Amino acid sequence: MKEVTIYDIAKKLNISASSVSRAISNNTNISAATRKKILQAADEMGYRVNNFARNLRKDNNNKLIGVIFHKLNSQFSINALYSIEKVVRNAGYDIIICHSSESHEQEIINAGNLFQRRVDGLIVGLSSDVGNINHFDKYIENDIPVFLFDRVKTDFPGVKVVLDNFKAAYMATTHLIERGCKRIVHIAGKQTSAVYIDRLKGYKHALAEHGIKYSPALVLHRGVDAAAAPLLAQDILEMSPGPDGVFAVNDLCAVMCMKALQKAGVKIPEDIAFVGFNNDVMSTVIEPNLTTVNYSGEEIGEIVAKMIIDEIRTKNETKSNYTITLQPELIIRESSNRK
Amino acid sequence: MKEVTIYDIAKKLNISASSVSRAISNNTNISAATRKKILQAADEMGYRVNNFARNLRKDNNNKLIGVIFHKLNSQFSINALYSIEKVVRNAGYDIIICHSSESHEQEIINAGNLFQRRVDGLIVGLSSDVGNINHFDKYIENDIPVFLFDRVKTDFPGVKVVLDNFKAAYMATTHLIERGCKRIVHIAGKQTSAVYIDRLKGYKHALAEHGIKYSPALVLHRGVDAAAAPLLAQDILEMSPGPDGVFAVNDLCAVMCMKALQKAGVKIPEDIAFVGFNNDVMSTVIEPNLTTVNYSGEEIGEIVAKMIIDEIRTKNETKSNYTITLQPELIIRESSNRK
DNA sequence: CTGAAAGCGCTAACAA
DNA sequence: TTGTTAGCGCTTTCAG
Repeated sequence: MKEVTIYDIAKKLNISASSVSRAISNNTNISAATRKKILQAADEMGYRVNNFARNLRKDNNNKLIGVIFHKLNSQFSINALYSIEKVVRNAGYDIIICHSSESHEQEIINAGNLFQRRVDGLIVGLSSDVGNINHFDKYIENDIPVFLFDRVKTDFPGVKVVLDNFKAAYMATTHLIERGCKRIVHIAGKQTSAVYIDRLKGYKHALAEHGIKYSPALVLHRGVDAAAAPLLAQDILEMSPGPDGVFAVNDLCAVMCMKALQKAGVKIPEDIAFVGFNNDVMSTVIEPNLTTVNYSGEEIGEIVAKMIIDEIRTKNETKSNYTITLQPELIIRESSNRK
Repeated sequence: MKEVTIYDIAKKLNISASSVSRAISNNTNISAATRKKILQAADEMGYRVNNFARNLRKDNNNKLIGVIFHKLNSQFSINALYSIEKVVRNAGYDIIICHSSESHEQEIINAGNLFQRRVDGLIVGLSSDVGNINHFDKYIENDIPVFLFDRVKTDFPGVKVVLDNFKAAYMATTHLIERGCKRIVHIAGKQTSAVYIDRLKGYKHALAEHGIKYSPALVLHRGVDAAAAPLLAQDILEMSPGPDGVFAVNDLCAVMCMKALQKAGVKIPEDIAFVGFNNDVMSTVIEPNLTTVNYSGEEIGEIVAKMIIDEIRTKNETKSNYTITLQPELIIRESSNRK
């Protein structure tokens, strides 16, 4: 089917294409009468603006935000995406999303791809926050803002939005200590990610501050997904003396691990108290309900989206370079209710 | 910063722009030597193709799939989106997603927006499957495939991918009957959606086929989210005689309702057996584990994405118009283990 | 308030 | 194999 152009409309109405253009793009230099006539004809003829032509003429008007995230199938990511979509759409932008599957290679491909697409801005949750990130250099050279969130690289020269993971882990561990725990297991994440590194640091710091000696044997590196849970539970059961508290880096593995331990006869929180991370829905499904750090994705998604829209709109000469640090909040539930 | 164009490269290398174009777009009519020279210069000069110009010249090459979905923050939608993204990206397309928030108005706006974006295809989970859907007419007129999934309108002239909801509900209800349930509550969804209408029908059909009289009082219309759970539990507790089975249209409300009932002293499955829908992760977190219909989103997302990519690639003259119906599968767990 | 004309960056027919 | 040329649909000066 042949597309209708402004020339078709112009010809039909016996006016110039420029007038049609003015009417279509809400330009002021046109009388209300002709505008109305044009708009009506455009509608009747099934006209749609050709954004390719429009963008070819005047650039930087793509109204498109790219999102690259390391994970797509988790409660956290969907909440973040949900917020980002909402904010960005309200501002009149669309989002185009890419999944990097925790792969640095894929992230580089995605970054190149979205650059070709000429996104006006890029929101990224890094696949890994060690390793170089010069695949964003071309964005910076072209004054396209790149904002990192959740997983960031601290030396990245741009805006970063993060949770204070150190403090969150510190609070979680301190909470367990205050509830009388002395031998606290930490279910750790991959130490290639600052997020997990900071959580381990916060855990250690809380121990040190309360005069508890740090023991590497209590830090478990089996992974943090559902599949790792039975192994983690096994590790915990085999410890002697057994631990009296567990701080896990996410709710999913905390919950699955709790279930495995309960099946083996462990009482929670009496024998072992648990604290998770994220405030996933399932933390309120498990019995006892899981004490956790509130970090569900919605807030951070909303903030990073708002900030980047603001950056795009104000187009200031000087590149923004700052970090927004969200304060963690511990949600205390039954799983740590002892003493 | 000024963009580098093929003319800049041509000038620098003292060749014509068409040669540069040929090299960039992998055209065969060019010698290996010049191609190499051009590609190298392009790289050095920081050239990136201008897709606006390219698409203006030769249309239908946007390599973009639009996705409109009524809900974004649920396990099902994450999984569907995850699969769609994976398939579509493998095929070399990007996806641009829009959330219609269960609003028909928003869906119309999104459809118009993505049409402007000139997506090559549109995947839609309808906000509501009653009401008209002529906001897709312009796609059809322009030969842009629109594929519906999950929530579809049966008279839509195009490809539809659905679960056999009638059969799924029939299986779930029959299972409860076979486990000895006689007074089975159905937690129903909004009857503006064929998905929920069919599930209610399947429920009724199973009752009828097993000689159980249908009672409208056993069908609850309080909503199907976590907030509705306490009300649903209250309704169930106030029934006299009380029910011995519950079939809910999703796992979330089933699980939350189970918890409310357990808190009130109801034993599951001894007093009341439960069957949910979706096979959400939380169905394996709740105790007892929830029997449910496996409909997690991954499979349906993968199918609809594969089909639309295939349709786009083959560009057949005749518009495809068929329905793919997924066979439901009941996952039997402890929550219905009685008799 | 309206029209004429140039040009955004690219591709593809045609010519050499 | 390479170059010349026209034009995709639009916006935007500049004239009137």
